[in-house]
Amino acid sequence: MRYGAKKIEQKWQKIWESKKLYEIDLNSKKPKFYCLVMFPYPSGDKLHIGHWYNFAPVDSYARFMRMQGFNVFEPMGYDAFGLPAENYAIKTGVAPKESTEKNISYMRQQLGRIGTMYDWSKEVNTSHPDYYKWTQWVFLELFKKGLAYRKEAPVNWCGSCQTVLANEQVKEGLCERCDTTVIQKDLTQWFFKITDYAEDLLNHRGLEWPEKTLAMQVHWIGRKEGINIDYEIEGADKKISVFTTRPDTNFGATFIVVAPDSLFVTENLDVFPKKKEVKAYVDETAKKTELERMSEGRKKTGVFTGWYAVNNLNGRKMPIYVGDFVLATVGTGNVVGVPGHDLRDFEFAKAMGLDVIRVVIGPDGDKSEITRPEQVQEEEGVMVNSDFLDGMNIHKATVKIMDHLEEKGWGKRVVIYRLRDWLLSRQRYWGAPIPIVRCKKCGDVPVPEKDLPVLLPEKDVDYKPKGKAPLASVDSFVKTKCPKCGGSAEREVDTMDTFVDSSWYFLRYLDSHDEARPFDPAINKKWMPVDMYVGGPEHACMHLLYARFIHKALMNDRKAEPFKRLVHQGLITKDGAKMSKSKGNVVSPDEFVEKYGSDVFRMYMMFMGPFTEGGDWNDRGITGIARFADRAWNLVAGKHAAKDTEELTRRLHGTIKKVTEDIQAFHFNTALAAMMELVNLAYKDGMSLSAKKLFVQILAPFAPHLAEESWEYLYVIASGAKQSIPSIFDAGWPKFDAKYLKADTFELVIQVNGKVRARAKADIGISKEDAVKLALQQASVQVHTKDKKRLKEIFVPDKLVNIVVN
RNA sequence: GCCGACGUGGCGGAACUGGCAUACGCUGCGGACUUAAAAUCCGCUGCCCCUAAAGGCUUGUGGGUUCAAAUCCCACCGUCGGCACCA
Repeated sequence: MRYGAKKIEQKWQKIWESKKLYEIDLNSKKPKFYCLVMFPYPSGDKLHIGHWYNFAPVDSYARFMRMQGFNVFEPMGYDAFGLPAENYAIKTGVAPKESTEKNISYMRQQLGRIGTMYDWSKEVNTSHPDYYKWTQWVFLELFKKGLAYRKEAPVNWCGSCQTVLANEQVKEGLCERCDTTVIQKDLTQWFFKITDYAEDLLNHRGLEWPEKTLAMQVHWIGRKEGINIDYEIEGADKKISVFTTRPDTNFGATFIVVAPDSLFVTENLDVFPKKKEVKAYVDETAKKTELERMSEGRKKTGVFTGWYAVNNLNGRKMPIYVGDFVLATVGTGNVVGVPGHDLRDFEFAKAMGLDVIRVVIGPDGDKSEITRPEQVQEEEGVMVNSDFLDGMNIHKATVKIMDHLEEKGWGKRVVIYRLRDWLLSRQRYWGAPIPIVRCKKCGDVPVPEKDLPVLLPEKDVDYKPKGKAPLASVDSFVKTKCPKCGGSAEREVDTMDTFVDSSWYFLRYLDSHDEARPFDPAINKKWMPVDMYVGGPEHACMHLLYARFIHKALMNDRKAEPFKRLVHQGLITKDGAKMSKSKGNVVSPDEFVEKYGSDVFRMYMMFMGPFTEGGDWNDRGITGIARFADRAWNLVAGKHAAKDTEELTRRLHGTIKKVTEDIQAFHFNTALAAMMELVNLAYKDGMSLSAKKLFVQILAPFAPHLAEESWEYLYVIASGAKQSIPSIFDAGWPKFDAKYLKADTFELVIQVNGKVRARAKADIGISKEDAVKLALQQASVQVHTKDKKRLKEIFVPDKLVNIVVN
C-alpha cells in the first residue's frame, strides 16, 4: 500500500488555512515561544535545498513546542532589498520591484508546500514602503542618539558593484558578492557607531549560542588593553603617539614606524626633513591594492622621515620611518619598534640596518638575537637591560612601567578594538533611501517622522551604476525643501545597506502592521527575546552582530539581547561542493516533493545526518524514508492488536522518551531512527489503538500531514463518528511512563581481559558473585581462563562483568 | 602563522558520563510473491582465515593511561570553517 501523499498534503494544508490554525494570538496567556529562521532573499532561483534544510526541521521543532503546550509564533518574510534584483534590472530592464514581487509570490507558494506553521498574517517584505518606512525610522532613532554620523574616510570600494562595502563584506581583499578586488577610496559616507557598543557586544552572558560563534564575535570585536606612549620629536616641537600592548619591552625600543596613510604622515608630509623620499613612498603604496600588498608577503619596506623621537626612559634617539606593514586603522597608526621581541619589528630592523636589543630572557634562558623568532608573542620571561624593571617577570613589569609612564605624563592606558564603525551607505538603487535632506544653510537635516517614508522613485530611474547612486539622476527625487528652513535642498541619494533592514525585522513580525508604529512596545516586551533562532553560520560577524547592536540601541538597553538561543544549520553540498548555478550542481527540491511529498522530503532532510553538520546530497537515500512513511501508514491503518506485548509497550515508551529528548537537542536523525525501529518491531503483528495514537503523536512534528490524516483515521475508527476533531497539534505531547521502561532481565556482557567472550540473560539486580558465577559457566569463558590465574573481577551492575586473568 | 571544529563499513551515519563498535537507512546478495518485471514482504551484508564452528583484526597514524578507549592524555597526518603584517 502506498499512502497518497499529494492528496492528503493538499487536504490538510487547506484545512489548516481555513481554520487559521497557525494564526497566533500574541496576547494569549499561554507561555510564549518565539521560533525564528533567518528570512530568505527572494531570488529568481526560488527555494533551494538549503532553504528546506533550514526551514523544515525548524518547523518540526516549532510543532513539537506547540504540542508541548507553548503558544508558538513562527513567522516568515522576505529580505527583499539587495543587489541581485538590481543587477537583473540592469540586464533586462525589469524593475526590481516587479521581479522581486514575482519571486515572492512564487516562493510563498513553495513555502506553502512545505506545510509549515508560519503565521502568514504577520508576513514582512523589507522592500515594501510599509516596512522600509520603519527602517528609515530606525535610522532616525540612531541619528537622534548620535549613533549615525557622516564623515569622509577611506572606505572599501567595489568597482564592479560600483558601491562601497562594510568591512564585514570584504573577504580576503575581495568583494564578498562578486569577487572583485576591493580598493580603498576616500569618500564621505554614513556610519553607525557600533564601536560605541563594543563592550556590550563582548558581553554575551546568558546567550545560548554555539561557542564558536561567540568566539568569532569576540575575535571580530578584538578588544586589546595597552597604552598610548607619547614621544617628543627632536627639533620639531611635536609629539608622536604610539599604541603598544607590550610597554614592558620599551627599554628595547630602537625605532618608530608610521603607516603611509596615517594621520601623522598626512599632517607632516610637507615638513619631514626627507619629505621627497616620504612622498614617493606614500604615492607608491597608495597605488597598490590590498591584494598586491598581501601578495608581497612579509617583505618589509620603508623610508626614513629624517626625524627622531626621544625615548624618555633612556634618552635613546629613535629614527621615525614610514612603512607599509603598519596599518593606519590599528591603534594610533604608529608603532614603536622593539626588534628583540617582535618578529615584524625584527624583520624591519634587519631590512633597514637598525639596532636590536634583548630586554627579556625567556624561561628557557635563550639569549639569541631575538626571542624565539618563530613566535611573535612571548608569555613568560624576566626583564634585563631595563633599569628599574630588571629581574621582574614581564607581567609585573608591564603594570610597573604603565604606572610609571602615566605618573610622568608620558603615556595613558587605553583599550582599543578591532571592530570599526558600520559603513551603511550604498550607492545603489534597490534599498531604503537614507532619510536625510542636505541643506546649504542647515547642513544634514533628518526627514521628520511624519514625512516618512521617503519613497523610492519608480520612474525615470537609470539603474546602471556610474559611481554615483542611481537616485542622483532622478531630479524629482533629489530636489526638495529643507524641513528646517524651507529653502531649496537636496535629498541624500545613497540607500542603506540591506543589513539594516534585517537587523530589526524580528520586532516587526510582532506587530499588527496596520498601526502607525514600527512595533508594539507591550507585545514586544512580552515576546522578546526570540527563543530559538536558526540560520547559517556565515552571519556570525555580520547580521548577528548588527542585529544585537541595533536592538540594544532601539531598546535603550545595552544589556538587551534579541536572540536567546541560536543554532546554525549545516551546509548541504553536492558531490562535496557548495551548490551554485555557475557550477551547475544545484539540486531542486521541487521534483522530489512532487514525487514523494513534503512529509517524506522533510523527513529525509532530517534523517541525512546531524542538523548542525549538513551533508552531501544524494538522491538514493530518500527511498528509505519513503518506505518508512508507507510502513508507518500501513501500521496505523492496519489491524489493531487487542493487546500489546510487554516488549512493544516498553519500546513504545522508550521511543517517546528518546524522541522527546532528541528533538530538544536538535538530533532529528536519531529520533527518526528510533521511530523506524518501533515500526519495524510492530509491523508484523500490529499495535493497539491506544499505542497507535501515541506513535502518531510523536511522528506528528516530523510528518505533519501524514500524522493529521492518521489522527483523523484513528479517531473515526475509535469513536465511529466522523465529526470535527481537534488538530493533532492541539492534542498535547505524550508523556512516557517510567514504569513501562523497566525490564526484568537484561543481557549481561561477559568479558575476559576486556574482550567480549559471551553474553547471557540475567535478572536485573543480579549480584556480583552471581554474575561472576554465570560468567564462569560459559564455555568460551572457560577456554580463555583455563590454566590462568584469576586476578580480579570488574562488575558494572546490570551491564557487564569482566574477568581479569594473566 | 593563530583560533575553532572534525576524521568510524562500499555510502549517509549511530554509540549516554570510559563499559556489547558499526544502531537506523542506502547500496549489494539470497529467498517469497509474480507468466514476467516493478512494488512489497522475509533474511544476510565491517575486514581476514574458513565448508562451518572457533579464532584473529578494525573507529586517520604512532605512542600513553586503564580491568576496559571511537570516547581521556601526548605527538603527528589530513579535511573544513574563521581570522591574518592587529603593534
